[in-house]
Amino acid sequence: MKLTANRIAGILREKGYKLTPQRHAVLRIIAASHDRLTAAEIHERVLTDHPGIGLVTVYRVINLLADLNLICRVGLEGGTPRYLMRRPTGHHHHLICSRCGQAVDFSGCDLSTLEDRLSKETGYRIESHVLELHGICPACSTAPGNR
Amino acid sequence: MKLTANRIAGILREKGYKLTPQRHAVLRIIAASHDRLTAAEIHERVLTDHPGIGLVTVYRVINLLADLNLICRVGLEGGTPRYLMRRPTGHHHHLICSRCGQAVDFSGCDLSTLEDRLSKETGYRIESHVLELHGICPACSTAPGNR
DNA sequence: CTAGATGCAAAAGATTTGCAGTTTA
DNA sequence: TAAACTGCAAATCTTTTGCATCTAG
Repeated sequence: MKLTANRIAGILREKGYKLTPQRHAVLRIIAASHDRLTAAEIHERVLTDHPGIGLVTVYRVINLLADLNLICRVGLEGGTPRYLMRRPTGHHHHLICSRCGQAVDFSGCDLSTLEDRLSKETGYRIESHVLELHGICPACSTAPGNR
Repeated sequence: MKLTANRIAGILREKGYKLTPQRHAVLRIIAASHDRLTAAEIHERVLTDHPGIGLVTVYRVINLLADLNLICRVGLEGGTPRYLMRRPTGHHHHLICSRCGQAVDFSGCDLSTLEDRLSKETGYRIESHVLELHGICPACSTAPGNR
């Protein structure tokens, strides 16, 4: 099941959050991009069709959506976090193009063998993992030299 | 091959960097901890046996060491980065205790099956991955309720 | 009508930079 | 001695908070 801006709007309403034009605008921007955006980038884009919105509001919307697990925080390599619409509802990870930033979701990361082995070796009770793959997407592969 | 504070000191010297008492002090702190430390924590600890060292210097030493790949930046979950002595020299990842922060290094993350599958499915040329496991270490498992 | 949202300004952190003085090799 | 390093203060950047005002339900 895919999450769209409209579906998320419904979820917000259900949970008792107000559906303000600002929230809608931020949602639309995040939903429209398959690229990972920083808070500042989201703000910049939202400004074009919703002039006057404050960066503070963008932060508040992002935090709300992330808390509700409706968007994903990616870009683990460091620096400022980037956000992406959560498309599959369950456990998944991202495969990110190092050139253009496009992200693809995938599930079925089979780490159980690794986790079992490490559990035995170290005695740790493994509870979760952080995984992100990086590479070059087909488009960037065939069009060298861009970006 | 394990990296120790002294061995790193040698590497620095070889590369033409000066071995100042401040750098040595920072190295010793990072080497002594199996826990991941933030820049501020490193500074705090260094202060006890090297009063007067500036936080700025700690940042500069950390950045130098990270650039030379002698320490690892971990703690991908967000917030401020944390640092850890790089112990194995090759490709490896960390298994981190969510309670006490102790980290264990491991290598032999076999993601090639997953990477092959995704390569075929998406057309991406996969070049690298970010992986971190989280769980509870044996000590914290047997002593519940701490921290 | 009212709880919850927004926007502004200001605060709070974390990290970097400019510069003068100090130190290692 | 010279190049590199340190320490301070100040600058930057990102993110959060306080507060008065506004608005969706």
